[in-house]
Amino acid sequence: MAKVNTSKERLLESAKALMHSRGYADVGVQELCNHAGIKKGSFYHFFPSKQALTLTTLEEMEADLTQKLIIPAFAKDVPPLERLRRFFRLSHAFQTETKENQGCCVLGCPFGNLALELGSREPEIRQRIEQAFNRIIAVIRDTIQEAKETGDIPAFIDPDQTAQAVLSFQEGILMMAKTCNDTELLRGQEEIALRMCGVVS
Amino acid sequence: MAKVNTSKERLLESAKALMHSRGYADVGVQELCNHAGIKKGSFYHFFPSKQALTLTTLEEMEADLTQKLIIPAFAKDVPPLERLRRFFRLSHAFQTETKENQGCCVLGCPFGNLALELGSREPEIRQRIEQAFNRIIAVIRDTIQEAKETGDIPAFIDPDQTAQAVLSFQEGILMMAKTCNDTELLRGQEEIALRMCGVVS
DNA sequence: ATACTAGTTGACCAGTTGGTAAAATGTCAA
DNA sequence: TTGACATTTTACCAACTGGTCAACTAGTAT
Repeated sequence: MAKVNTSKERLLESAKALMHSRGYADVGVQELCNHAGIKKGSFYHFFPSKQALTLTTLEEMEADLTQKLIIPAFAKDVPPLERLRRFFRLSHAFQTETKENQGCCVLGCPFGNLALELGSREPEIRQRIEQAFNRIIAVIRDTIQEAKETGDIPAFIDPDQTAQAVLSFQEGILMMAKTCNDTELLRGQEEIALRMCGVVS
Repeated sequence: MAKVNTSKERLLESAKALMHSRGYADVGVQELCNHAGIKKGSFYHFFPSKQALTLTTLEEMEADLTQKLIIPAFAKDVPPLERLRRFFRLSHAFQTETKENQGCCVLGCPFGNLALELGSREPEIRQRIEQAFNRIIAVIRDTIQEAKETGDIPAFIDPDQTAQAVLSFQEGILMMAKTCNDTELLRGQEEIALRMCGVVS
């Protein structure tokens, strides 16, 4: 016990990286095992199926996202509108960083990618991603609500519908950046997102 | 010649339907052939590979989209803002219709789905989808430009950037609808899209 | 020492994958 | 009728898929 880097941990790390960059179907159990340096028998000691591994991987991905993006972006050290801006700017930064580090394509959002690949055929995975989205939407909704109270966002804005729209827009531009393989499309989109919230720049 | 329903046509129809609902990897060549009522040998008589079939399928999909959505939505019989509204309302209608007809999940945008599934591993397919997106963006841009001239959209709006954003938003809400398996999320989003364009409703 | 357990291993499985090759059949013009 | 060409069919391939299983190893508590 108390090993620094257990097989299970390495397996989850491999799954996060490989599935983010290449999706679900294109990454086989064997490849996952090779990447993690374990044998296939061990895989099925830790997870009953590839789908189960994916569900756990999604939890890890959500924890990472919360730590690296949600908490920093929505920290209350700046006014609400600035938090929304940071949400978009940080996403842009991560996409650019990932593209350059991995030396490959724009990878986009791991949740969005898997949602569209598996949404119509893996209901459990679909639900987990829906859950992750809903948690982000809740944070955005609270931020919009706060901005309404400070008068930064006009009263007629519906926080729930708008929060949903803001995340949709974020996912949409990430899809566009991936499709065009160009992170520059992400630059400056925060001002348009604020316009969705009724902010007349 | 002049057969009413050639093998190649049936194959493309099958590919459109199956790949839209289940994606690329989950639909095999054999299943495609069964669905179209042909044998696998015939498949490779018409297309050198599954990837080639997909490229042609994307062209068909774009033609369909243009006929069923772009041309009706952006017809010049109504003012520009109303055209943008129709673009969103028609998309909503198609998603609802498809879900009920097929009796299954929300399918989302065929281009968006394939873009995220294959974007990082099939450059040619990625490019074709990028092309399709760009053609739609061009139509939206022209519409925004026209609305600026009629004064419906304020002068400070950048037509190129905003058109890109509007399509991204459309793709984003389609992703969201698919993830939540609920077409109701698509309702009323046209007003938020107009807010992106600087329209103060 | 013993027994229990978590972890690891390699051999194996049936089914499927995209793709090939050649023979058979159908179609049409000269 | 013939020859040329498009189409269809059947049989086949190596590679790979997710998953199983029994045997083995090592640490740990009794």
